[in-house]
Order: sequence, then C-alpha cells, then structure tokens
Amino acid sequence: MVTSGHDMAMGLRAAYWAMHRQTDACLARRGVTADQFVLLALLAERDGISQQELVRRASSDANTVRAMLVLLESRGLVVRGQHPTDGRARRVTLTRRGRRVYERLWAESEPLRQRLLDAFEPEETDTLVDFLARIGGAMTPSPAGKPARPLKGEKR
Amino acid sequence: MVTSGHDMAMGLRAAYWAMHRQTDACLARRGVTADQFVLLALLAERDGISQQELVRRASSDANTVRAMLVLLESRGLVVRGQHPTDGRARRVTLTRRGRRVYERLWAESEPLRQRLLDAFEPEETDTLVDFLARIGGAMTPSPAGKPARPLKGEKR
DNA sequence: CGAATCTCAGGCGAACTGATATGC
DNA sequence: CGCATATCAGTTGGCCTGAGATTC
Repeated sequence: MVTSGHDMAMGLRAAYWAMHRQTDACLARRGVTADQFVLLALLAERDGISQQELVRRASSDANTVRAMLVLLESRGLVVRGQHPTDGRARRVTLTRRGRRVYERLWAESEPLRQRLLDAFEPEETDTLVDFLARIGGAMTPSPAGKPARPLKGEKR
Repeated sequence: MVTSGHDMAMGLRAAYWAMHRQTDACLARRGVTADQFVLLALLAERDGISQQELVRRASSDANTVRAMLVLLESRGLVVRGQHPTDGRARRVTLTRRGRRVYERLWAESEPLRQRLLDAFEPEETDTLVDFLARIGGAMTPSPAGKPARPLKGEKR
C-alpha cells in the first residue's frame, strides 16, 4: 500500500465525523451535543478550571467555549464563578445537576466507547493514541519563537 | 498506559481539529475552505461523479454537499450537469479554472501533508490509515440488516 | 508597558431536520 | 409500489475575526 499524506487526512476526516455523528445521535435525546459533552467531560474530570484551560483541552477557541458555557449555564449545568486568585479568569464548575446529567450521558454513551475499543487489540490502543497525538503535534503551529518542532535527538 | 475509549475519542478530536485549522489557514488566501478543498480533491481524483458519490466520499451529507457545490459553481470552479443515464443524478465536473485553482491549492498545501508524513516512520503510515478506517467502520451504523461488524475470522 | 483572560458584536460555512419533486 | 437522488426552506451550533475591557 502506498499511503500518502492525503490518505491520512481523508481517513482522519472520515473517522472523526463518523464518531462525531454517532456521539451526537447518542446524546441528542438529552438535548446535549457532542461538543457540549466534551466540555462536561473535561469539567467532570477536573472541576473548577478556567475557560482558557477548557479551550486548550477541548481543542476549541475562547469565543466558542464561552458561548457554549453560557448555554450550559442557562440550563443549570455549569456555573461560571470567579477565579480565586486571577481576577481575569473564570472558574467553571459543574452544578450538581450538571454532574448528574453528565453521568447519565456518560453511561448512555458507554457502548460507543466500547465499540471503539473493540475495534482494536489491547496493545494497539496505545499506539493509536500516540499516533493521534503525533498528528496533533505536527499540525500545531509553533507559538512564534518557541520552536515546538522536534529537533534531532529531542525526546517528545 | 491505560488507554480508554474516551482517550481515543479526545485524541481523534484534537488531531482532526488541528489538521482542519491548519488546512483552513493554508487555503484561506485563495478563499477556499478545507471542506471545499475536499470536494475539489475528490473531483480531481474522479471527475464526473454524482453528488451522492461525493457525499459518501467526503463523509458529508446531501444538503451540505449541494450547498457547497452551488457555491463552488457560482465561483466557476465546478459544473453540475446532467447524468448521462440516471435522470435523477447530477454529474459534477471540475471546470478548467476549477482544476487550475485546485492544483495550485494542492501545491500550496503540500507542506502540510509533508508535515503529516514526517511525523511517522514509513512503516507506520499504513498502520495509521488502517486504524482510522477501523474507527470509521466501528462508528458507521450498519444499514439495518447488513451487519457490517466484523465477525471472527473475517478479513477486512 | 506588554501579555493574558475574558467579553461583546457580528458574520459565515457547514450540519441538520423535514418536506417535496422526480426518476429509477 | 418502494427506493434513491436531488431540491428547497429553515434552524442551529459552532468557528471565526476584530474590537474592547480588565487584570496580571
């Protein structure tokens, strides 16, 4: 097989959208989108982080995250409070209802994650995650001045 | 490392969006989005296919593809003609200008694909594409009645 | 001062739903 | 008839740019 960069890109696109659509369909009954679920999951994993931190972890951008949080807040799932030390930042937390909803969504989407796992041998999953991380790294622009590209002999 | 289905999903999300943003940024100068570029690439590879075929290959949906093609047609990059045998279908072709623009975009985005390739050893790329295809397969709903899931001993 | 975090206004491509027309 | 392809109308969530306020 002769695999090109284009094949990788198209495969990545197909894989992502297949997953995204399945996730949306799975969560739609509760009126939550896949992207909103990502935020809830990040908060469930590490509650009380800032919006900026959510932006980074969700691979999104500040305006989008803000809009989504405002929406989730209006539904009583999250609270955007004040950061204890940084006056600029907001401290985002799950409400009790938010956590309850999230846990239900997590349980209902478990079959999806299982189907994902079942498609791979146990020893393959680490490789896959590593591959995906490498793509993310290769496609992340170096923050101007700090050469994030790996030089020779540099460990990742 | 303990890799969960959630890790895979988040990694896939991060990888896809990193690539998508870089591609958008790269093509923006010519006023073409990454998604539009996908359609152009599919047509360059196999000209004269139907919209439905584009839908499948682009992992998109009929309404979205139509809207994008109407847009591309208004810019003189594609033509939506009549299918020779199937009266329902449309035969979509690149115009000469469309092909010229596409080839320029392809050349300008070559560094991106190279960065993608450079992140992997030659023997890894096939594995990656296989992995991505498996995700796509695992997340593709079986078309009701045809169990697309792999049974034991079945070759892919 | 610059840099970081967030807010606001606004635009837009793309995904989606549902209904409809037409040809296979 | 059912089914597939495409169209149309309309909605929405999410991404983006650019500006500004506030705080570090």
